[in-house]
Amino acid sequence: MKNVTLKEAWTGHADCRNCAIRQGVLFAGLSQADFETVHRPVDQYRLREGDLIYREGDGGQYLYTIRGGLVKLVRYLPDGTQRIIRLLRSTDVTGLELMIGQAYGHTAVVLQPTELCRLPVDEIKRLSLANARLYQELMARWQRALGNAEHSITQFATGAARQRVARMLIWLVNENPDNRCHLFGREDVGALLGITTETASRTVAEFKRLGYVTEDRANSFVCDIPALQRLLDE
Amino acid sequence: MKNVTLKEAWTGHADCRNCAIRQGVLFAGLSQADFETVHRPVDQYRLREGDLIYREGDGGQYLYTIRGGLVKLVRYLPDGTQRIIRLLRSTDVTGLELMIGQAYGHTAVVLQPTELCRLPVDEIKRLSLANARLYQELMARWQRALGNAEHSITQFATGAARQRVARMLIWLVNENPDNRCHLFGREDVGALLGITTETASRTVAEFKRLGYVTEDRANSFVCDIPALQRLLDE
DNA sequence: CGCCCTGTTGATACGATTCAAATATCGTGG
DNA sequence: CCACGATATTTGAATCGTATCAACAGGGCG
Repeated sequence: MKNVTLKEAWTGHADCRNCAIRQGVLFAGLSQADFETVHRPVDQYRLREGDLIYREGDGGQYLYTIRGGLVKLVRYLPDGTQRIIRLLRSTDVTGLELMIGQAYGHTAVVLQPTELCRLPVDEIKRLSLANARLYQELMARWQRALGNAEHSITQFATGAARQRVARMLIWLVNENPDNRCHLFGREDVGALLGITTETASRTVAEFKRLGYVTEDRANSFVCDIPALQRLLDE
Repeated sequence: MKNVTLKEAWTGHADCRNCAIRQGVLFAGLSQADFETVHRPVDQYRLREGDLIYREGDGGQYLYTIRGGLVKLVRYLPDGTQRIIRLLRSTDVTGLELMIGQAYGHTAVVLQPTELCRLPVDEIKRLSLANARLYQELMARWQRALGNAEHSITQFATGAARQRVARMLIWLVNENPDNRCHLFGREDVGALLGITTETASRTVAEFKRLGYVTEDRANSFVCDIPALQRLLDE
């Protein structure tokens, strides 16, 4: 988190007991009694596009659980360009590597307005040793992170550029009943899909011309999912 | 594991207390006393190239820890072609998804002669709840699997074909002092790197002509690591 | 011995990158 | 509020790399 914005981004101590998405988050398994033993607060933040959550190599003390929005985990290549390893969205947890004493393995940057909770890793460690349900939740998060990474391999790093863009749009729409999604900058599209910014731009533009997507506001798209799906069977 | 070969592949009940790679394996944290409570045996197997360990979607009861050799985790695409998600080698654990009640997420196939131990998942579950060290080891394995998946993204699915092949060879040599590695079939090379079989073949052949690698036996290569490394800075 | 499977090589077409330029968008200060 | 510069996006043209389709060589095995 940018230190300068930390204060403005802060939206309060989280009331985990009454968390609206509690059944989806890490603390799903914590009883009222367990909460009493949490000594350091869980803080909530609201972040804007471009905000930095943490930096690769930093030895932090916090895990983050995404309440809503979109975050990219990136790694920077020797030549300065970035590669997006995977994306995080609602109920994803990141920073798990701290649990085994490692530094953050990526740089985490906000792609779309995001709300998240910041969890002190030492409390999680302590609680997870005694609480079987939290332990289960942690393993499930790890497995989900793994699934997401594998999704990046099979869906975002495989096939022609057109197919990758189509898979990305389908993923972004994510069962949204109105088939709407918000897209991010073309450079990030390229870094996610392993293609150049120009190819990302060209492909999105082509989809617009073909009517596969309609842009109602800037970077707000309504997608013709069946049409995009058709691209994937070819 | 192919049922037909299960018997021949079996090489005995593992003596975990005296395991040669115990400090590297999952059971590193188990005390003598803990071992006494393991009711189902840990079996050891020696498998040949092409042997099937488990199949995606199967609801198995065993984790596997690789003692030596090389295993591919693959997922089959709608059109029948395969994509290699990641490779497993010594001390890697696979099948962790069983810990949270999921079926195997991939098909696991032996690429090079492999020795592995088969661990009953319910025993691991039970032990890990009481044994903090095993719990730590499990998290570390999960994190390593995640790191391997991310390695597949950044190293094997990024850049030109020549660079991908170079990164693969460097990975296969893996600090081997004599710079030797065994390669697998070109189709698998393609499936790992997201390129066609022909491009895989062409690129390896090109490396041979350029002297970046020398093939002393069939698919046994000695690699000029600095030369390959140089390809990556371009 | 001949067949099948794998690996290699060739020719061509297609797609993505690259380099370059024009256009659009955003934020800032006047 | 507008003008300006900085930044992001789009488009164009040429080049390069990879996929594709096809043919052939070699090795292992029945």
